[in-house]
Amino acid sequence: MNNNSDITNVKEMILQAAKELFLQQGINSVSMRKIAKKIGYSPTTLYIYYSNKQDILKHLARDYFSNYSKDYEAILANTNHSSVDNLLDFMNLYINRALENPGMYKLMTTLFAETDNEHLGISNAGRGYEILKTLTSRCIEDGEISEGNVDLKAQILWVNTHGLCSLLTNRPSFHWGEVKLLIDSSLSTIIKGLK
Amino acid sequence: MNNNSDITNVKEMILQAAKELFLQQGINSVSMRKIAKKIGYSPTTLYIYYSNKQDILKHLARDYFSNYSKDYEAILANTNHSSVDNLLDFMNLYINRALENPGMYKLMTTLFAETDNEHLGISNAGRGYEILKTLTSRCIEDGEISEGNVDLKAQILWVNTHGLCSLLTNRPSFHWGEVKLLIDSSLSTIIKGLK
DNA sequence: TGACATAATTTAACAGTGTTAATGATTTTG
DNA sequence: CAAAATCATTAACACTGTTAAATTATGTCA
Repeated sequence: MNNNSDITNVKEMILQAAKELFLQQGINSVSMRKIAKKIGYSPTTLYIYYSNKQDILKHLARDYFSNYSKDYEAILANTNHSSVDNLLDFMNLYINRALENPGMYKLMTTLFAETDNEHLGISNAGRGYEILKTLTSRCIEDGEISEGNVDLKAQILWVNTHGLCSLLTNRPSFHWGEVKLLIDSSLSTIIKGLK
Repeated sequence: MNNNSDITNVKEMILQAAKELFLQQGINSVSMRKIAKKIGYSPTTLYIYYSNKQDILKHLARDYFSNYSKDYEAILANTNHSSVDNLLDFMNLYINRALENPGMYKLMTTLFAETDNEHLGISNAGRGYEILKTLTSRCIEDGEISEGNVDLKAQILWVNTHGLCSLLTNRPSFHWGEVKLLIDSSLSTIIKGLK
């Protein structure tokens, strides 16, 4: 049973219960029956509010994104830093969020492989790419990154950033040296290469 | 029923059946019962030859690796190319293998997250890192990559290479421009940054 | 050959999964 | 009050991984 009495509607209760199960016991412990039990409802009730389990997980990932969207927008609006620093801030935020929450990061980057990512709220991911692209073009304007195909350069940055998140979360027991050093070196190497 | 009559022992029959199910219908269609049916055995028989389903998938991934290990070793032994070209060959091979077989790549990079990767044959992955590191140090000797922490530089290259594989396979419907251009640009950018 | 031991395989079952159709209860509306 | 719409449940289907116990087949030794 859930003791968060500030949750009013069932739809959010389901999401909240799913989130707790996910964060505390991993994705394999998230089942329709366990969610239902947690909120004191019958398993079939979940199908009134969500079309299926995938749908619930999709909303979970959406909320994860929108939680941090303010921070990303703040970086985009920041005028106190240089263009490169803003870009680095963005990528560092992205990476830190992933490392803080490996399971959720894995969920959103793998589960929605063939799914309609544009649909639903996962388009927040698209917003993330837009911001990255804008920050990249500002670096180009400042001469910190060479001119050329902006999408291509943004994608190269994305590849590097995601690669760090994916490897560090999927292979935590690998003998990485100092993780922070790897992240910093990787980001500065890619920016140097783009110059 | 399996018509590959050149398979003699049950242990390999199981692996072969699992592989076919995996490649033809995806990982969600690989079940103990389906494998058993495919080879004409009872489901419980599989537990005589493998401790569980995870174990079967592990062997599947091991075979996937060892299939290509010869190609990787050949690049390491190649003396006709420059050190940078060898490094690029290695990364391009890695990427092309992943893009040819997205499901298998996803399997080995995600399923064995918390598992003992050193154990079993997954240490082939460790061998892959060794080769990458050797190729990197040769580039350093030739002055194509700056001196410093070799592990760090190899890991930066790995991050980039894996990032390409992971993003391109997990998000095939994203509006990447020309995939080949992205790969080439990404690799040359990182090498330029490491110089 | 017959008796025994060992290996190989199966049957039956447990506990769980996502999901659906049909049914009941409850509240809102006319 | 009665009809309609909403909310929730029960029962069931077709699966899943896995285990213990029973059965069948194979080989060894006297």
